[in-house]
Amino acid sequence: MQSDPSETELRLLKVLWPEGRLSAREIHDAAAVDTGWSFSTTRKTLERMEAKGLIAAEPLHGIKTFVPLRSKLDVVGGLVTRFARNVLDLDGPLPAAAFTGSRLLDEGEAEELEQLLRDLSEGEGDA
Amino acid sequence: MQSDPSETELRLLKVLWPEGRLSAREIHDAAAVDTGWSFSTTRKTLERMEAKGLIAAEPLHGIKTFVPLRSKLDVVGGLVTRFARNVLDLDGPLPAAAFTGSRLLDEGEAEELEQLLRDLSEGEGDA
DNA sequence: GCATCTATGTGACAAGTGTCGCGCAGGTGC
DNA sequence: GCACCTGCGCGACACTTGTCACATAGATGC
Repeated sequence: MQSDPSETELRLLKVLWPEGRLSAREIHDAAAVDTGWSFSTTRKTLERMEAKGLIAAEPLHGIKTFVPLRSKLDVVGGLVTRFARNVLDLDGPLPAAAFTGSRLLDEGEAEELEQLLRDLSEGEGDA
Repeated sequence: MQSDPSETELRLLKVLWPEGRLSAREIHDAAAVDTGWSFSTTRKTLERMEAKGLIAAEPLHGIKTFVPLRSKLDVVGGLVTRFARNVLDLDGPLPAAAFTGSRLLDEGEAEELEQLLRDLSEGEGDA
């Protein structure tokens, strides 16, 4: 049962994705400038993210490191789909135009995401 | 202090907006087919929405009626902006293309919303 | 006038979230 | 060997959210 991340959790994922693998301390140091959280908070959030299946904790050389279990495209795609459906009452996928300008996705990724969403919505399209 | 509606609250707003003014019972009857909630739940949700300043309760001929305090465009605009910023890391407004196909907004409204978002983001644009 | 139905007020409760702090255990420096 | 720092497990607490049920006060039918 992997649920979507909350906005808070997403902030940590955003620092983890580009790196691939980081320790709690590293994630915290990178995120804290924006979040302003205490280290405890970062660690607790990481703990809950692990419970949700968003990331995995892997001990490496003695210290605990975290790796993302779901890709950026997968997570963002889920979030976007949910938003489109629940807020906008939109069946089909959002067009790639919606993602242009995003600091989270470069052009290639935006296209990839659009393709992903299209595939998804075809798979579950209504009769 | 008017905060944004949760997805649950949004479902009730969506039945209220087109009508303008409805009693709790009417809102419930219209929403329950989708939500499956008990009447208690609908009423409690309405109560919290009132506390948030999303709607106002006005006694009319003895019974309590509810009217939206924030327009559809205002609310959806806020939600969209928040989503774009927090999830997509996007500064500017979402293009109207994102809204086409939405069952919530007709074409005119989609354009209006785009205009609104544009104005908003100009108003607070960074230096 | 009494039984009934409906509208409202209010309380309850479990999850989920945001945010920490405490305390122990294992290295490190001297 | 002792003092100290850091990583980590765990507990705590307040708030929001989703979901109801209970009980009381009018309004209605006859």
